[in-house]
Amino acid sequence: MKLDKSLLSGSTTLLVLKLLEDGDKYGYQMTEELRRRSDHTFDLKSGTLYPLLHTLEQKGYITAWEEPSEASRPRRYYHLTDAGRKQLTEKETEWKAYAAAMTKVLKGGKGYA
Amino acid sequence: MKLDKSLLSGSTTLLVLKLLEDGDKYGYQMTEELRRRSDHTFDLKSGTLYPLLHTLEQKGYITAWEEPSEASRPRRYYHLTDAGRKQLTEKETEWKAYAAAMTKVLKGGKGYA
DNA sequence: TTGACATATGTAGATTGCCGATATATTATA
DNA sequence: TATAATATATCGGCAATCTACATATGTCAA
Repeated sequence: MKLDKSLLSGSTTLLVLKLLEDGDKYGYQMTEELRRRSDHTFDLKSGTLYPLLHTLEQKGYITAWEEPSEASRPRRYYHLTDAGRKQLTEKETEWKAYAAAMTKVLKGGKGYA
Repeated sequence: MKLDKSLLSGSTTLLVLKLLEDGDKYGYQMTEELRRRSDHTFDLKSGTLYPLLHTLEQKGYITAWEEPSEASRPRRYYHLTDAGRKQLTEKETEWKAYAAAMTKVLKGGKGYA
């Protein structure tokens, strides 16, 4: 990421699950799409993405299958499960609470009682 | 924190510097104020706060002095330096960029082109 | 008077999340 | 034939935070 990487911590799972919400995708594709959808703010590394995908699969949030490609080596597609969808909702709620609290503190200043 | 702790990563520095923006404070006070200003969302642990304060002091973002207290053991007050104020501005800008990108991705969905 | 609680600061060890570096495979193209 | 783009993967390491513990001071109740 361009940003101080430590700002990102924990939200990568949320982002990946979110990308899978509107259709099955393979890893490399997620990296590209995330970069695009975030206006080049997020630049997911393969060393972060692939281990994460394996973890999410183990936890039952996503399932995977291999598909040959004429353009490259075979692609590993991922599909969001019901459990994954539930997890996505939870993480999204958590993010909103976190962002709201941050905003509150940053706006706070001398105005707090 | 109540939230998945990993969501918080990296923003603790920003929060602490922000608290010091409107006046010198001691550690325990920052914990309480942060809890209050965030509606109990952020609950900074002493094991996180005190080492962080020492690091920020080493980096020259804050300075410290000891003050006796009638009500408890002596308090260690911290003051935001000019360098700290500059760092605060940078971290705040970074946070906004990060939050904006997150919002973009989370709103995205099937609508992206 | 001692034991619990609130206030206040601190360290040590463990865990976790992410990254950089590296490796490998396939196809296209220079 | 070598370099780049696409695509997946592992390993070692670092940084940030937490849990648990330790310590010090004052107050209040049993």
